[in-house]
Amino acid sequence: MTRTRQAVLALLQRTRHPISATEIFEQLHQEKVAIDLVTVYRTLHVLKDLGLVLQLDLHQEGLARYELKEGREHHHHIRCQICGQIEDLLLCPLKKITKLIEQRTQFIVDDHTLEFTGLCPQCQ
Amino acid sequence: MTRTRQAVLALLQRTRHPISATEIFEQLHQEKVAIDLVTVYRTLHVLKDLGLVLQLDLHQEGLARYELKEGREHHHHIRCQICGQIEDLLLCPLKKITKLIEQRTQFIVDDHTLEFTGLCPQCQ
DNA sequence: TTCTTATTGCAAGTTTATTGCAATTACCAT
DNA sequence: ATGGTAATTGCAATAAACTTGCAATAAGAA
Ligand SMILES: [Mn+2]
Ligand SMILES: [Mn+2]
Ligand SMILES: [Zn+2]
Ligand SMILES: [Zn+2]
Repeated sequence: MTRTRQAVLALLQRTRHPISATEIFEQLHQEKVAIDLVTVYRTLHVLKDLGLVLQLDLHQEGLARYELKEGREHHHHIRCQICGQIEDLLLCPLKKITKLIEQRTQFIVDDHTLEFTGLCPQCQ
Repeated sequence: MTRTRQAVLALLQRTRHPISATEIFEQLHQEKVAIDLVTVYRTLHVLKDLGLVLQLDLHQEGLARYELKEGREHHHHIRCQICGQIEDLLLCPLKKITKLIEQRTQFIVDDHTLEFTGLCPQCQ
């Protein structure tokens, strides 16, 4: 754990919303932390492998976002189509349906992704 | 509707699985249809705007796939993590949960994406 | 046919992310 | 502390998917 990696981890800790590599890079530079964008990518990769960070690939965004895992349970997200705000949905309605899908398709289901989009209260 | 566009549409009609722009390009070239990759992208854009084609952005694929809309209802997909096979799931378990999410978050929910991944019968 | 507009191909550009490699840094044993 | 070794970093180049500018071509209407 170098100070560079700790800076990225600390930023993720104080950031409430899922953040992209470029946003981490820009934020750290504003805070006078010299770090290359490549290093941000590599650090995120490491943190992901360590199980400290989750990577989110939200629909239609074309970039990856990251959030601290930190004991958080499996959950999903909702994103405002106007302002881009992303909020946690601390629920998963898919446990029962997964079994139905396994029966119907004969697949073994490993994982799923679920995401809602809409208008947040401020943008309505 | 030029013959180029009809060739893309016809390929989508005879293809059973969601297909990417590059795959369309390569398949048409094998069939001796001269078409630029840029034209494939622009054609898919047009067909999407006409409501004839659906764009899918499956998780972790990093590319868009397209399928004929053709009266098909709203549905979701399951993809095999080994062979990449994609199968339709002709169901949507999210109608009720959407109302719950609107109540909890005060968002107006416009849309959702849902995708399952796992192992298909052949790859198990 | 002729005129006008839409479509196409080629080249170049964007964006997000990855890779090669040499320079630097951190860490461990002495 | 010091030196050696391996991990980490920055820079430059590369990759992959997709988009844009623009001139050439093709389609469709009069
Ligand atoms: Mn979250
Ligand atoms: Mn489908
Ligand atoms: Zn879930
Ligand atoms: Zn649905």
